[in-house]
Amino acid sequence: MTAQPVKRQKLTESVTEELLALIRRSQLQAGERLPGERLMAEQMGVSRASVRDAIARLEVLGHLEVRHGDGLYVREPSAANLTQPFLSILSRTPQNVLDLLEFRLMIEPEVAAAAAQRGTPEQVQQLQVCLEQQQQAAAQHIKLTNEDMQFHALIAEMAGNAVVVQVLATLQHLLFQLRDQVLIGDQPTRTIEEHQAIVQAITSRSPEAAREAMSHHLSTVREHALTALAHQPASPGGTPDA
Amino acid sequence: MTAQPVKRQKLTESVTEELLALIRRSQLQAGERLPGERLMAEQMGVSRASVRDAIARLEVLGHLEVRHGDGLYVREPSAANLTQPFLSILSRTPQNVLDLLEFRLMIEPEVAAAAAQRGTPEQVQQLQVCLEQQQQAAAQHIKLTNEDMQFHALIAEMAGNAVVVQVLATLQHLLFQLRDQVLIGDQPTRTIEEHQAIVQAITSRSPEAAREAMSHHLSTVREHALTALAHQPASPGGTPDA
DNA sequence: ACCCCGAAATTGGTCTGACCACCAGGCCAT
DNA sequence: ATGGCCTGGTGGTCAGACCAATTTCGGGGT
Repeated sequence: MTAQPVKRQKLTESVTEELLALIRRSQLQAGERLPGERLMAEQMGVSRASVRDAIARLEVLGHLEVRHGDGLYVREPSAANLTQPFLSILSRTPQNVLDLLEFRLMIEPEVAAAAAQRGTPEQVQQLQVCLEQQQQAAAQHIKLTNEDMQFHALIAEMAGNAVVVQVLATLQHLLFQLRDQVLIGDQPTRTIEEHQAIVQAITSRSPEAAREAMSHHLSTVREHALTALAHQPASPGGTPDA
Repeated sequence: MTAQPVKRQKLTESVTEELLALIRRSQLQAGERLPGERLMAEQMGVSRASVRDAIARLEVLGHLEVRHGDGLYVREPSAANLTQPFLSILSRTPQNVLDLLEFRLMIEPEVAAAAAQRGTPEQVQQLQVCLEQQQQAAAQHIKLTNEDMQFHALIAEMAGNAVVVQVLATLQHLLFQLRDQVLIGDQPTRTIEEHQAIVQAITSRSPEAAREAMSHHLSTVREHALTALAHQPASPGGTPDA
């Protein structure tokens, strides 16, 4: 016979759960302030150290924001909290950037197709506005990194799938952090042309065209990164082999 | 003039970085033990509380494992550390399970296609072994959850893309956690048939057939979940509306 | 009346030292 | 050889004090 191991509950865990429950129970929205550490410790009948431990963990998970001298504030965990852990996991692979781009090449065409089918008229208009902003930025020779991120995020939202939105947001942040290492240069004209094709396909509600346009776009991005990496194969933090 | 606000580094942060640096510097592999809290506190010239704070954060991030009464052990962060944060992010959406399945429906066919192209002969054989284990488990009327997870994880590995592996592993864990809420029943016979078709397509190195087989498989899974949810639309933890 | 500055209050951050809970390994009795 | 017990070392919790950052608010100058 096999006995079940008894689950041990550390005090810190209890406090963590109680803290989360407190947030939900109090209907606390993001940005609102929590009672101070000392008060909560007294109310829960535990020491301040235990409360601080729980707070630290919840801060890492993105549920809380701690402001020295001010107080504790509720936060909504977002994809930003996933990028650092994810980066740690992938850190031992020098291949990350290319894998990242290939992953996007796998998923985003499908996402674009879904967006063409499900996007609301308002979202389509937003997409067009975003495209115009890109054109303006390019005219002023401004790097359109932010606009580019917003563009893809918008399409993800149009697909109407929460998992798609969060996963792509995480990867987007990741790519943003890694962009310094690989110096993915801008190709403003080309990028905007391809974006334009995507917008057109989505506007005309053609899933196939959207899939094709997105696939083509990410292929060129990937090609561009490939040649860029070939010229500068430095891998800071990785294994520096000759 | 605009002065740069000095980047205030809390002691805890410094200790966290120092701790990570210590792990890397010492070439510590997963499973090895770190010096005790008191010793490290003394060596770094800080109090035990600060060290403990840093340890707690690194534990959340999956870099450390703390064993009460034993010591600190190094861990390699894995996808398992991402599932809880991800769950928090998606927790406010009762739609999660279906979105999750749809996401897999979007990405895994492409992954299967890549696996058919890149998988090594050894991996193909492992896949066949895994399939046999499923058949044996089904013959004994054992739930083949683990085998199913391993099956998809194997295919993800065959695609040779680290991002694919980690993202799918995270979602797999997530689905596993949510399965209690939705009671995704087994359809052992049907599942195995579809798995068999996938294996056959990959074995014959046909990306198109693999894509199609995987797409078909996940479609039926999704259909099954849809009908299951229709019969039991309870959403524990969500908004309990009548 | 308005603005600026500094003291006071509040809150998180760190330190100290003590004690409790737990685990591994050795020792002893069986 | 087995099982129980003791012990040293480890993490977990506690209490109280003090440091550091921020906000608040009142007093003084304009």
